[in-house]
Amino acid sequence: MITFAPEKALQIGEVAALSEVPIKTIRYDEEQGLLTPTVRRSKANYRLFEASVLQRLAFIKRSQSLGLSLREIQDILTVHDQVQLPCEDVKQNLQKKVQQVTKQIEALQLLRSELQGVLSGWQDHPPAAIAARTICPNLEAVIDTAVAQDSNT
Amino acid sequence: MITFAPEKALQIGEVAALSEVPIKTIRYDEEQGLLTPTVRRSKANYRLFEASVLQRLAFIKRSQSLGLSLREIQDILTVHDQVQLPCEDVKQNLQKKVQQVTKQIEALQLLRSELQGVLSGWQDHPPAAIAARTICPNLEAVIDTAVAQDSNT
DNA sequence: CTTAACCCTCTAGTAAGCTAGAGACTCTAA
DNA sequence: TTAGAGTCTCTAGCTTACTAGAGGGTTAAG
Repeated sequence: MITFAPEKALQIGEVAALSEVPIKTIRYDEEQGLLTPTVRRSKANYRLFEASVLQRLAFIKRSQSLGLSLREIQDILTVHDQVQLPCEDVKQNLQKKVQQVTKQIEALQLLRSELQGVLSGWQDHPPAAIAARTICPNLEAVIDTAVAQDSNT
Repeated sequence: MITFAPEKALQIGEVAALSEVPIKTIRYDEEQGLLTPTVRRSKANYRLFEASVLQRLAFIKRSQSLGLSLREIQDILTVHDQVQLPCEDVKQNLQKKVQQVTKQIEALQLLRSELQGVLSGWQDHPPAAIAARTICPNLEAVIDTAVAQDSNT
C-alpha cells in the first residue's frame, strides 16, 4: 500500500481516460479544492496528478450519486488529508452524517413501500374494477400516505 | 373523503400560508405543470386552487427531499391525474422507480456502514495510536472500500 | 373613491455542477 | 522545425429550482 517508488505522475488527459471523468470536470473539481493533495504543477504549468487521484475521483463520483454535494464530499476529504487528526470534530461530523443517511434510508424505504403498494394494488384489482373510477385509487393511496407521513414529521 | 360540496377555492396566498410553500414556488410548480388539475383561473386571472393542492404540494415536497426531480414527480402525478388508466405503462414505470429506489437504499446503507466503520475504528484506536500515522487510517478505509465497491458495479 | 393588500406577468439573477469554445502555450515525433 | 496533440486560462452558457423586483391590474374596507 505504501509506495516508495517515485510513481509516474499522470497528466490530466490520462486521468480522464482512466477515471472516465471528463477533463473539464477534473479541472472543475480541482478548482473547487477537491483534488488538492494529489496534484502539483509541472514547469510548464501542466497539472500532474499522482495515481491516488483515481481513488479520489471514484469516491467523489460515488458520493455524488448518493446525493452528497461537492461541498460535503470536500469536508470528508479534507479530514482524510489532515495529518493532524481532528478526531473529535470529525467524529461528530460523521455521526451527524450517519444520522442523515439513516433518515434518508428510512424515507426511501417508505417511498418504496408506497410504490410497491401501488403495484400490488394493481394486481389485486382487475383493470375493469379500476376503470370504473374517476381517479386511479392506487396513486391516491400513495399520495395520502405520503401526506400522512409528512404531517407526522 | 369524497366532497360533493363546492368547496371554496383557495387563492395562491392562502395556499402558500397553509402549505408553507412560497408563492413564487407555487407559481413555478404550476408553470411546470405540476399543479394543473387543481388550479383554474378567476375572471380576473387569479389562480384558484382546490384544497387538494395541499396534498399535492406536500407530496411534491417530500418527493423532492428524497431526490426526485420535479420531472419525475410530474410523471407520477400525471398518472394519478389520468382518468383513462394507462396501467401497463405506468406499472412498468413504477417498477423501474422501485428498482432505482432500492439501489439507492443499498448504496446508502453501504455508505452508512462505511461511516460507522470509521467511527468504531476511532473507538478502537486510542488517539495516540492514530496520531503516529501520517494519514488517518480510518478514512483511508472508507475511501478504499468505496473504490472497491465501485469497481464491482 | 381611494388605499392597502392581493394578485398578475415578465425579466433577470442565484447556486451548483458542469460543458463549450477561444486564443495561446508546450511537448513530441518526423 | 514544424505539425499536431495535449494543455493552459478565461469567458460564457446550460440546467434545475428557485427568488427578487418592476410595473401594473384587482378586490375589499372605509
